[in-house]
Amino acid sequence: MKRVRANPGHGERLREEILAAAEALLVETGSEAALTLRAVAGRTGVSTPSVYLHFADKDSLIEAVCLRAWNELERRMREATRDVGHPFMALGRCGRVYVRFALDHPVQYRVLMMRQGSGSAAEACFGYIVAAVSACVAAGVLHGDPQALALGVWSAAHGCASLLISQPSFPWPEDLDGFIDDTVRMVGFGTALASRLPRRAVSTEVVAELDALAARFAG
Amino acid sequence: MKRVRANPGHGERLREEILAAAEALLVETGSEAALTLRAVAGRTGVSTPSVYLHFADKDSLIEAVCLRAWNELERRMREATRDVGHPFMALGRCGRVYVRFALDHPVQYRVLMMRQGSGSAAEACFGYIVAAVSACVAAGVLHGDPQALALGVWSAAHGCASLLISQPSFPWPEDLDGFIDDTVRMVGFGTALASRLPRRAVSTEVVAELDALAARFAG
DNA sequence: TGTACATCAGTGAACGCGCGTTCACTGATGTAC
DNA sequence: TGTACATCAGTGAACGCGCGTTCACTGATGTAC
Repeated sequence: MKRVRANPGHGERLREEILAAAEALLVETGSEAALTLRAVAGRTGVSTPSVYLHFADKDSLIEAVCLRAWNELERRMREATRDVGHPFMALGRCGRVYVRFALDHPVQYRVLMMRQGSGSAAEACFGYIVAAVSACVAAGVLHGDPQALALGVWSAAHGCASLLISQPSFPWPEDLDGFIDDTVRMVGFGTALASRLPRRAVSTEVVAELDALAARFAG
Repeated sequence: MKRVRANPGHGERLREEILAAAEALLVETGSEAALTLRAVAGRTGVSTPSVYLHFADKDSLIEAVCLRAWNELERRMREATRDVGHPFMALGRCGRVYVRFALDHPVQYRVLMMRQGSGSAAEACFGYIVAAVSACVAAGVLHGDPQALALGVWSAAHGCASLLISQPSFPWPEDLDGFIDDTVRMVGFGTALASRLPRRAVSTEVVAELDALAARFAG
């Protein structure tokens, strides 16, 4: 198959086409195993070695493809936290956006977050959470080291996302957004409460106090 | 390389040797990519086709190898929940044991839990959590559908484990067990509190009540 | 304005690799008569 | 007790595959003189 050759200076166009084709392959098959250089080149309508004109090797291509989605995460995060009055609400929105983003880009999330030492993508995710947690600490709604608190929050959000992605056959609630909501609230409340208590506080005694507190929100 | 042939009726011995060799390869390299039939056979001191005498194909071998570790999870879970007075304490122990188990068997956990539809291993994990959560619901310390609650708890525990496994280069606290402890407490408190509150309870109002509660555990 | 040359964006064929898997075979042990 | 045969636990060589990657080449466009 012959392709109309781009004029000198416009070779970058092919780079975008390759990325788009690779992304489409990833999304359609749902598996990174389908991402072979031959398949990508074939879909782009170009010979296989042409991929090397724009990407050093296969790994570079895969990384570039998956990182594409992260632009959207950044955009969604900014949008979710803008114009939210209370930082604790903003943190909750961050959590929801995070899990939703992962579910909307399952393959990319899997490749960049569920394999060994991915690097920049994970750092970006963590950065957003740390920022949201820091604002809560600054506002006095959470107490302690923001980075440590963020690791806990991030763990829970990541767990929700990655379990949903890798175990789709589980008895997840029909109302997925409701479940995500519940999980986010659970993590928020838990972090808020745990960050106020000394480690030696006995769990059962703490729980015993919760009924009285909850009564004020009942009815 | 020639191997002393087992006497008829003792062919099962090779099966165990193959499993042990495959497990060792997995643990030493930390990667399932190293698990080729040639490598396993070579390490066992046997020809490659001999593996087919005991395993239908490569996938069966990998699954069998990784499932081996799950016996230990069951043992640890039973041990952790035995002789624990309060079911809420038992749930906390389950969480700690779960994450510890994952960290002690990172490759097996990755293979069986962080890939597409694994099946029995995930079901076993979930089963333990559901049992522990159910006991808490029965004791009145948690409220709601045990299965739904368990999904949230499991998400958080899995997230903690899988992030630690796949992002080892992150700024995890030096005191890993302390961090796991904190996360487990956070999830426990969060679930206990969230399960008592109606969904429409405003987060910020709830958090505002926590300071008074925490004051009773301070000093 | 014509011509020689450099550059750029690709192509086509092939290499070498390691893998999972298959197949016909071997040779010691156990068993039937 | 001897012998023919079945069975069991393996072996060795090879097949075929698809992959990532390399290499020498092409041919249109732009540029220098």
